[in-house]
Amino acid sequence: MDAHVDTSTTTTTTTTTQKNIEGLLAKLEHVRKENESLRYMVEIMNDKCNNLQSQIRTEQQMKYTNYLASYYESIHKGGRPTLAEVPISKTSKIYVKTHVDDKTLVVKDGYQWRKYGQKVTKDNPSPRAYFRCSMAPRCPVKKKVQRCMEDKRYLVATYDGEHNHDVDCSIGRSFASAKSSSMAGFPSPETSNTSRFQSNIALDLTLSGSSQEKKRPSSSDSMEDYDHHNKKMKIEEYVASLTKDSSFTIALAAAVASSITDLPKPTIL
DNA sequence: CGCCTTTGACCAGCGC
DNA sequence: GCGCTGGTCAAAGGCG
Repeated sequence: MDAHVDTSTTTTTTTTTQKNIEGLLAKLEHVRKENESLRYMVEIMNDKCNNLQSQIRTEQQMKYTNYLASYYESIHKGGRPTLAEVPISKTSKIYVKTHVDDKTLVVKDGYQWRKYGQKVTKDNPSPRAYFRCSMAPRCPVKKKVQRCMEDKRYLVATYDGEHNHDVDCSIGRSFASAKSSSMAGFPSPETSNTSRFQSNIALDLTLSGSSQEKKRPSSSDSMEDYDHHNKKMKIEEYVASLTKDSSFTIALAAAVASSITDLPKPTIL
């Protein structure tokens, strides 16, 4: 009698365990499928992201070509080109995501800047800060940084001119001073991981100029192979972190919108 | 001591 | 000419 009860109990337990295993397997399968579809979606997102980037690139080049065309047409006609017709290829804008409470107006782009003024402008209650490259007057680049009026989480940095030197010339001092100056609140590369630092940069639209990339010496010029390899790795890491960063995708969408209307779309941001 | 930021003053361009 | 506005200058003070 007891043996019978034991067998039935064992059978019931076995059946329950089997059901549990089946349930877990089903769940596992479900998660696996979900994971697969998510991976697929990420791939699609990456593709779309790349497409958007090349679209922006093409659009910026088109804009510049049009500027040049109208500029030279004016000259050809014998007239003086108006200010709007003069090529403005060396001006670019980037949007940088920061904390909304951050008042420092600091955009970390690897270069060392010296602030020379701050103003409250008519169209935006947030003050605009004026910076010039610390290598001035050797390097004539200037930038203006102002909080985006539509979305206060973003800083708008407007660059004017091209750097005639490498980032590395000033990066050491830049980061050293960043530790001590008013940049508190921003992670410094020495104290935090690079991806966090990098993901702060929403999008670089310096496509028409792309001066910084062009000006950098190639590996065969002056850099050791090791350095080159390191830089390449860092760039790849950067690209990977950007494509994984959802805020980057959002900012990219905003940048596409702004490239058409010249203003970021707050609804998208 | 050198380099930086802050900030009020100054200047130039533009519209009325 | 005047006032407004954006951009720049430069003296003062802070920081390591």
